[in-house]
Amino acid sequence: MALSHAILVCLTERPMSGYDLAKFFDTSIGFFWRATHPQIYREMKKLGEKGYVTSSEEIQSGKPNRIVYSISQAGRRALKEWSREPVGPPLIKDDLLVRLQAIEHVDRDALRQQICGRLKVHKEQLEQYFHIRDVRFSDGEPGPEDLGKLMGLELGIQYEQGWITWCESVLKRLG
Amino acid sequence: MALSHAILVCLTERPMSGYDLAKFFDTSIGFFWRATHPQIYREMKKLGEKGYVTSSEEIQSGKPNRIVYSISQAGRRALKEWSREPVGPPLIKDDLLVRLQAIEHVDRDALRQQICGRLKVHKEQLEQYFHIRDVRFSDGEPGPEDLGKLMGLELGIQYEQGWITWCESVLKRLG
DNA sequence: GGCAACATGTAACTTGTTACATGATTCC
DNA sequence: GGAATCATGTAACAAGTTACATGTTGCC
Repeated sequence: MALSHAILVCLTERPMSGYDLAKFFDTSIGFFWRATHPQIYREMKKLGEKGYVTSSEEIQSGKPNRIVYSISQAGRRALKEWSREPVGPPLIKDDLLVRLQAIEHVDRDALRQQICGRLKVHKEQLEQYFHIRDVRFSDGEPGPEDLGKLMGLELGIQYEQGWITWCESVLKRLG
Repeated sequence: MALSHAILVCLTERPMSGYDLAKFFDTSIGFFWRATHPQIYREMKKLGEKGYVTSSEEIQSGKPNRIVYSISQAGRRALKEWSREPVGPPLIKDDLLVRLQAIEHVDRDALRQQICGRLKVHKEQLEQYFHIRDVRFSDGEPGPEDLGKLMGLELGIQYEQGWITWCESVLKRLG
C-alpha cells in the first residue's frame, strides 16, 4: 500500500524508469523506504493499470531501451489523498540491536566486529549527507520545493551522528 | 529468518507464551523488531519442529490455559551461530519522511498535524524509556547480563531526543 | 576473457498484515 | 449490558526476498 505512494513521490521529482527507481531506492529515498527491483517492476504494472502513471519507451542506441514512467494527474490526486491519511509509526528492524539484547548469549568478538562495521557504515553515510548538503543546499535558503528534502537530510545527519556517538561509546564499554 | 532469532532472544530472558511474546514485541524489544501475533504463533510451530523451543501447558483457573515456551540447548546453539553471521543494515520505513520528500504535493495542514502527532509519540516514548532507566538501572553499574539492554536503552533515549528536537524545528519552519 | 553497468523482467518462496473465530473473566 | 484483558489460533491476502533469465556496451 505504501510502496506505490513512495514510488509516486519519486516520480514527482522527475520521470524515471524502473531501473532509475531501483537506484533511487538504494540511495536517496532509501533512507526512508526500501524497495528491490522485482518489487518495483511488479508495482509499476499496478500503477499503470490504475492510471496513476503513464509510460513511454525511450529508444537508446547501444544500451537496451528504457521504459520511462511519469506521474499522471490521477496519480497526483491519489498522492494528495494519501497524504491526508494518518501516518503509521516508523518501522525499525535492526539485527544488531536484537543481538545486543541477548549480549550474554551471543559471540562477543563477532558483536564487537559488527559494531565496528556499523560504525563505518554510519560514518560513510554521514559523509555522503554532508556532501549532498554542500552541493545542493549550500546557497542560503532553499526553495519551497526543496525545504522538505533539506529537513529530511537534517534528520539523517542527526541520526547518523547519534549512531556514531553511540557505537563509539559501546565499543569502549565492550573493551 | 530473523524473526525466529528475535523470538529466541526474548526467550533467553524468561519462558513466555505466544501472548507474552506478542506483548513483548509491542513494547520492550518492539523498538528493534516488530511482530504480530499470527506471525508469532506460526513461527512458534516452526521453532518447535526444529527443536529450538520446548513447550508446556500451564493450567490456569478462570483464564484460558497458557502454552509456555522455553528455549532449548539446541536453540541456544542456533542463537550463537546466528550471532556470528554478518548483520544486515538497519531497516527503516517511515511514511512521514516519504511525505516530506514531496512537500509541495501533499496536504500541508495534514502534514503539520502528522508531525505534531509524531512529536507526541516520541515524547511519550522518551518518558517511558526514562522510567525504565530509573526503575531498572538506577543503582550504579548494571550486571553484565543487563549491559546490552542498558546500551539499547541509551540508543533509544538518544533517538527519541533527536526526533523531538527535529519535529520542533520542522514545526517552526512550517509555520 | 572477465567483470561491471545498463536494462527489463519472471518464478518461487518467505514474511507480514488484516480479518475472522472462539470463549472466559473482570471492571464500569 | 458492554468493553477490555487474557489466550489461542486460522485463512486470505499483500509485501518483500532470492534466484533465475537475457542481452549489450565499455573498461581493464
